[in-house]
Amino acid sequence: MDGEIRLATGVARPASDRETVMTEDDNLELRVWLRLLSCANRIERSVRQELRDSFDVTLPRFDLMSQLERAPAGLMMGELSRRLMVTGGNVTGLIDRLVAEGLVQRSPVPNDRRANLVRLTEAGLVAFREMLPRHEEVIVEKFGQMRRADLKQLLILLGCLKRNLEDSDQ
Amino acid sequence: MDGEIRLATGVARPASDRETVMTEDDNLELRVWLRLLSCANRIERSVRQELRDSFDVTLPRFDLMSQLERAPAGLMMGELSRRLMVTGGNVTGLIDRLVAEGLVQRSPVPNDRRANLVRLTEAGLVAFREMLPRHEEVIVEKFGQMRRADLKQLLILLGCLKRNLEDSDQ
DNA sequence: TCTCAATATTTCATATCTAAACTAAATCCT
DNA sequence: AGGATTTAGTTTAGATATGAAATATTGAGA
Repeated sequence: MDGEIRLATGVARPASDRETVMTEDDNLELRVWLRLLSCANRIERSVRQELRDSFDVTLPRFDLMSQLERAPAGLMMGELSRRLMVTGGNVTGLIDRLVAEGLVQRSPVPNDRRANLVRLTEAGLVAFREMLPRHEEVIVEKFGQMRRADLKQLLILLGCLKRNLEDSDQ
Repeated sequence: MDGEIRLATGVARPASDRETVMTEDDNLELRVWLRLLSCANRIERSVRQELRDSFDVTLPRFDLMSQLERAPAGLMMGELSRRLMVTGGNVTGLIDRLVAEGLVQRSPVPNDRRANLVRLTEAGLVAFREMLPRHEEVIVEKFGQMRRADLKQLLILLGCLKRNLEDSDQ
C-alpha cells in the first residue's frame, strides 16, 4: 500500500529457524524433516560448545575418539568414514591432526598393506574418558523435561525411519 | 587367546554407523540422540547429492535461497544466520558467493546503515523454483514407507523435543 | 602369470563452518 | 551532548567437509 519495505524482523517474536516459516499446507514429510534437522542442529550446537568450553576439543575429534574407544582393537579408515558418515578424505585429515597431537596412532594391518588400523593411544584414551561423562550429561540435559514414555516412542519412530532410509539407500 | 588382532570389520554385516555400536544399557537419551543424528545425516546426504547431481548446487546455497524465497521482502544477515543456525561469518561468505553468481543481491536498509537486506534476484528466483519440486520429491521419497500416523506422531514428539531445546537454550 | 576390476587410502582444490577479533552504526543513560 | 553498551556485519585464521583424481595393493579370472 504505502510502498514501505517491511522487514521480516520487525515482528514481536522473530522467526527463529527454518522450520518456523513453514506453513500449514506444506508436506507432512517436509515438516518432519525440517523439525528433525532443527532439533539435531540445536543439540549439536550445545554439545560442540560444551566440548570446546570445558575441554578445548572440537566435536569431530570427539566423535572420532568416541568410535575408537568403543573399538579397542582399532578401526580402519573406511570403517571410520562409514560410521561417522563423512568422506574418506575428511577422516584422513582428522586422523592426521589427532596423530600429531598424540591422541591416536596408525598401525599396519597384517596381510593388507593398503589398509591401516587406527586406535587411541593411552593418552587419547585418558583424554577421552575424562570428557565422556560431561558429554553424556549435556545430552541428557537437552532431553531434560521429556517424558520417558515419549522418549521411548521417539526412539521407536526414529528406528522405523532409519530402517526406511537404510532400505532406500541401496 | 591366540593373540591375533581381530578387526572390527571382519564381521558378516559390518556396523554401519555410530548408533549401531550402542549397547542396550546406554542411556535412553543418548540412544535417541544418536538415532536422530543418524537419520538427519542420511537424509541430508541424499538431499545434497541430488542437488549436486541434478542442479550442480550445494546444499548450503540451496538452503539459503530457500529462506530468501519465503521472504520476498528480503532478510537481514542476522536473521538468515539465526534461521540457518550457522554463524554470521558463514552467512557473509555464502552471500558473497551467491552475489558473485548473480543469484542474490544486497540492498541498504533505510534508517539503519549498519544493516543490509538480502534478497533473491530474478535469476535467483527462477533458479530456485526450478530446483524446488525435485528437492521436495527427494525428501518425500526418504520418508516413503512410513505410515502417515507415525509421521504425525513423529512430528508431535519432535515438536515436544524442540520446545524443550528452546527453553533450555536461554 | 598377466590383466583388470575392486578396495583402501591419500591428495588436491575448493567450499563450508566456527570462534574470535574487529569496524561501524545505533541506542541507552545520565 | 557525550560516553558506554548493544547491535549488525565483516574479517581472519584455522578446522572441517566434499568430490574428484591419484596411488597402491589385493584378488579374481583368462
